[in-house]
Amino acid sequence: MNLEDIAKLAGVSRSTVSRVVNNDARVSAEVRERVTRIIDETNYRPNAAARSLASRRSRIVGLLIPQSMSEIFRDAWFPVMIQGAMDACQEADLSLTLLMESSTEPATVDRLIERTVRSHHLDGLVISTALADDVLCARLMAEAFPFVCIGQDPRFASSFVDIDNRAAARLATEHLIEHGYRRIAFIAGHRDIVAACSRHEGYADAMRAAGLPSGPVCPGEFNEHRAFTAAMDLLAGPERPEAIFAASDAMAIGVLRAAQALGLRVPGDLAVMGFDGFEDDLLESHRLTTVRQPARAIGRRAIELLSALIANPGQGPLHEIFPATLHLGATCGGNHDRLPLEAARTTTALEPGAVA
Amino acid sequence: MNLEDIAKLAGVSRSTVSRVVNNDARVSAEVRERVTRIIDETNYRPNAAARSLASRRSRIVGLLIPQSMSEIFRDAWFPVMIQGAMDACQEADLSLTLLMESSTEPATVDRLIERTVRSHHLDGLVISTALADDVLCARLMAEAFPFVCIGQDPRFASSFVDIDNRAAARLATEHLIEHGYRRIAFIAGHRDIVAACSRHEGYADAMRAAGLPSGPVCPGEFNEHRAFTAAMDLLAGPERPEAIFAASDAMAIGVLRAAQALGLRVPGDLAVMGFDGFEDDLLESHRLTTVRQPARAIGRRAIELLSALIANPGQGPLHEIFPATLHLGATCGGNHDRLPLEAARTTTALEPGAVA
DNA sequence: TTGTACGCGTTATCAG
DNA sequence: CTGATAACGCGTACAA
Repeated sequence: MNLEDIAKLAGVSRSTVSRVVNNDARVSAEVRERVTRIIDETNYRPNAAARSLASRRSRIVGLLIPQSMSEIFRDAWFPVMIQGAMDACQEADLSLTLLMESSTEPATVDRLIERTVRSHHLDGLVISTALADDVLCARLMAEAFPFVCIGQDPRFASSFVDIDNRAAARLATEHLIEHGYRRIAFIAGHRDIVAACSRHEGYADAMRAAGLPSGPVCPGEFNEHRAFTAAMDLLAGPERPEAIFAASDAMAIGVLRAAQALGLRVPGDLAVMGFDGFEDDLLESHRLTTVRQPARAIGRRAIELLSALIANPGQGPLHEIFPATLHLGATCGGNHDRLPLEAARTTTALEPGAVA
Repeated sequence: MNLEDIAKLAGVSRSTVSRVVNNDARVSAEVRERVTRIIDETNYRPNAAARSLASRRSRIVGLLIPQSMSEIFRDAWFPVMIQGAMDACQEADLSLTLLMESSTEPATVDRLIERTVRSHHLDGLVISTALADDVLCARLMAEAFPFVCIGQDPRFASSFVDIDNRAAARLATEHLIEHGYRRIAFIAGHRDIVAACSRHEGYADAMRAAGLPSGPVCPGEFNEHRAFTAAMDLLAGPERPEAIFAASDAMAIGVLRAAQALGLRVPGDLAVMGFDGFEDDLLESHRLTTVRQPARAIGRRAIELLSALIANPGQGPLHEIFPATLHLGATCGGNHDRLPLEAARTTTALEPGAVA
């Protein structure tokens, strides 16, 4: 069954059928209805390849995640973000393919570019810039290939979706300071991850503004186990911190376990602040105070911006900064039940296209 | 740059260039070399859409995971399996796209079939049959569309890759019995998951064969938290079990935490057996005794079988059962250091195509 | 509003 | 081993 067959059955030309299929307005209601009926009856579906060949669009976009699967899924961030991207793709009738390239070696990047960009396999790319990816971004910009980064990389004037990690981390730190904690330690994520550095900067900003010394900073990774170890060291050492701010919720859980292992009470003996806030049952079971970022919305928005880029090739870079919210649990002390802080404690959002 | 251009530059016909690109043997070494050089110089890449249109093959295969992203990644099973599938795709020069359809509603299945099968978007499908999927499998078989299931569903004569969950669970239970444990409880996975049921059957087999009563069985889900709760109930109740066999490693971790919370020593007061064995650091840190299944190899093999199916449409169903191995840690008691049990304690493997 | 004619870049078939 | 030539199924200016 192809366009031609349908056209014959409906007694019209291929063009007309094509217009009906593509919702072109220039078709009379009567003809449209007849053609639609035949299409339904015959169960006709346009051939994807032919469509791509003629339209020069594959309607396939890629989501590049620069880490190994096992690394990725130690945390809910990627799954949730991916879910958002998939939602958006469904709505836009796009196919999403997950690309995984662990390395930034030129050879690997080359292969990726060849397979996806130059063969016109993909219409665009969403890149989760966990690790710094100079080579790839540079190549893509040179090819004028549409792509959107998740997570801002100041070195590139590319489109991106992000939160203001620095402001959010500062917010969280200020919250701890306002609660009277003074020895506040920070357990950081990987140094090569821009977001992790920004969070660290936000922490440092707040500490400096309050005239407090930045506590020991444990370089870690975004996983519970490493955070557990780091927290054990911190809590066993001299000058035990009164509060620990972990760069992710998974890490915060590690801190909580360390406190438990040492018989410390939270928040009595130790306050704990997390960052992420997308695992509801995790938050509920631990009542973790954390900074909530809209992971799903971020994934969704990245696809939406990408669509805009694809539809309008002349378009300049598009940006969007999502707000992050302080989510009050029970791990920082204080009684927040009656304080409507959430609204006030939110970082600023920037609309798409605004310059960040 | 297209075939035509290359042909002109090389002074040959399009056909010849096409043959070079596709590694067709019927090209003289001299011509091949000339064409290859030009291709390299010009950075030419064949257009994927044109290729698909002419060859009637997209070289794209789908991996269908019938759950939400958040559900999927509570466990390492999917990530690792997916990684294996991606490995195989890379080698076979295929693209892998992740499909996620959470429901088995006819409407949803329809949409999936339309978008992928009927539009010739995909050449084939790997289906992770976590939940029973009658509708989809039936439809696919009716359409004679190539697909491979991960996890056997006895109701369908489809191709599949699996382990012998029942035999593996029996093996593990026998191990516990041989260590002298008699009150052995089982914490099961979701009842709708075939693999979970099979593991339960294997447990029951072993208990029955040993003349022991099956302990209380806690229907659970494949996650740590639920297992923790279930274990707390079991361990706090009367007739505290001497051993607990959990249907997955994540669940076993939950059991270990419960034991810890109750001050029970493992394996002194309680033996714990897991199932999965693909998270190395998890195994190492907890020294968990578990049944190891080759998740990555399973994902890889599924793609390989699918390729065979695609290449040879007349082909009947292909099967492969991977062996599962007892991996001895320190949570079941006993000293295994000198016992070369691993080789002996393995379920049987079936080669592809063999009837299971 | 509808139809005509051509182009999209490959693969496949057949003849030489 | 090589080269014409015909599909492959659809989009889209352009004409009617």
